[in-house]
Amino acid sequence: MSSLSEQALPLYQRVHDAVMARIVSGDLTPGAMLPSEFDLAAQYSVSQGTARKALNKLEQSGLVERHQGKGTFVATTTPETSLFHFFRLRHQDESQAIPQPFSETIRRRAANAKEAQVLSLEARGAVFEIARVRCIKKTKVCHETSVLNADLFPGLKERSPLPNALYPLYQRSYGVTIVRADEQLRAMEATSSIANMLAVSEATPVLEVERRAFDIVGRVVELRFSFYLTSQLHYSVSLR
Amino acid sequence: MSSLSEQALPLYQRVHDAVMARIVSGDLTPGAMLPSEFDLAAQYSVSQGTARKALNKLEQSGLVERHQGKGTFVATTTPETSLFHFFRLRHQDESQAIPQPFSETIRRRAANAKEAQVLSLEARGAVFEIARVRCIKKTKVCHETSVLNADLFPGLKERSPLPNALYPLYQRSYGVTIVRADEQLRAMEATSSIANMLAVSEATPVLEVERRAFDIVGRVVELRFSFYLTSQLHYSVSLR
DNA sequence: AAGTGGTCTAGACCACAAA
DNA sequence: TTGTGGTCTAGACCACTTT
Repeated sequence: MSSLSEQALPLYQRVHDAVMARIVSGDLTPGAMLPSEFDLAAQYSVSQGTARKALNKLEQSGLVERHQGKGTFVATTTPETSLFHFFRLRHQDESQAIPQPFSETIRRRAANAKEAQVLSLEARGAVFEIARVRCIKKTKVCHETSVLNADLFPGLKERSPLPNALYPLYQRSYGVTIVRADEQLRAMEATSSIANMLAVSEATPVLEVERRAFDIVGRVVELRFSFYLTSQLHYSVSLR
Repeated sequence: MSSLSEQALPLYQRVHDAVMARIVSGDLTPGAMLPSEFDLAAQYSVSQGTARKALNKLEQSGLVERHQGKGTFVATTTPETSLFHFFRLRHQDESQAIPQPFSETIRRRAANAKEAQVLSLEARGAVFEIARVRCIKKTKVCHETSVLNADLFPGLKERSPLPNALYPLYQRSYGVTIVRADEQLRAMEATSSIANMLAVSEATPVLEVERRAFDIVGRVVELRFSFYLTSQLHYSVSLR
């Protein structure tokens, strides 16, 4: 029996928030089964319909999955469904492009002013910088630099080489679930540094993507700059 | 009293589909008020809760808007909310960039093979091609070419000059509501033609956006190619 | 057979907006 | 004051999964 101290919020919202808090705190881990509608209703002294509405809201936001006859489970970022949800590069036939790791360097350093501001760190707080070049069919197609709050990812440097997809690593090993990514895209000429790493001539047009990745509670946990060669690939997005 | 012949579908789904059919057919036009939950329930012989679930689903898909104390209304693509929902260009501070019309040409011509396929036309069916250059603070920043099924937009050519935002025009004057846009983005060198129209040197990097715009029933009604200069602006998108 | 979520009902009361 | 949508309850029955 948990107490729901807040006033003025609808009951279903309080149940929703309480369950979400248990997920965020790690009390309920991805894959864990939640109490049934009936049990949840009893725990929070509401009707089954109200518990159902809270669970449905959690399902809509992607935090839990519901299956008739089986139960409600904390969502797992499964490889099939969303391993590459935030990776928007596609082949010309719109099939998912999956670049393979080519090189990787991880550094621990002090954040610059912009990074500290975006990641909500103290000035010059510690960050990890992951720089990777990836290729498709032996052709280098992207250079990505991810910057993370070092405190949230202890021992990250020792995990090198990192898996191809970083977000499942964040979730499984650090309990950080990425649910949203805001991206800014520009077309620019490759700098000499980028051109060198991607083995193209200087001033080749590249697609620059600046990403802020958010976790469940809305914190920016990753700032990433990517540079893509888009002669054979494109960035695909659906607006609705 | 409408009959809901289909079997095996949940009642709320049948009510949802029936109301959606009325909107798509033009029986209920944007801005029109829907029956209240109580009336709708009576019309389809279901409980108020079931009618409510159907209306909530319509609201989630953006087809209607609900306001406590006022009623439920067919969604209007209002200037404030979504006039520029599909226009993703932003200033550096993330404020909405609103380019002003600079030039416009509208042609009626036969569709090429790709256009016919994408727009589901017969080979060499009639299309309208709208080519526009737009600028911000007197600097040309984009060149856009939209291709439409001519049969869906009778007399479009005579409406020139078209308003800055095309989708409200599609909706108000032709009953075509755009609800989704799939976009493919690439960084490329400006062709001599594009460079000329945007008054930049050839081979300047430009952001190419290829868009397919879908209406309520899932038809592709517009194929658009845009070329943006992204030195002062960027394309902004939120993935979740 | 038991337990789960999915649908559906028929009411109740509340908050908000307009006449 | 009336009508609207928003919340909430307490039940019913169904479909699906597991034991």
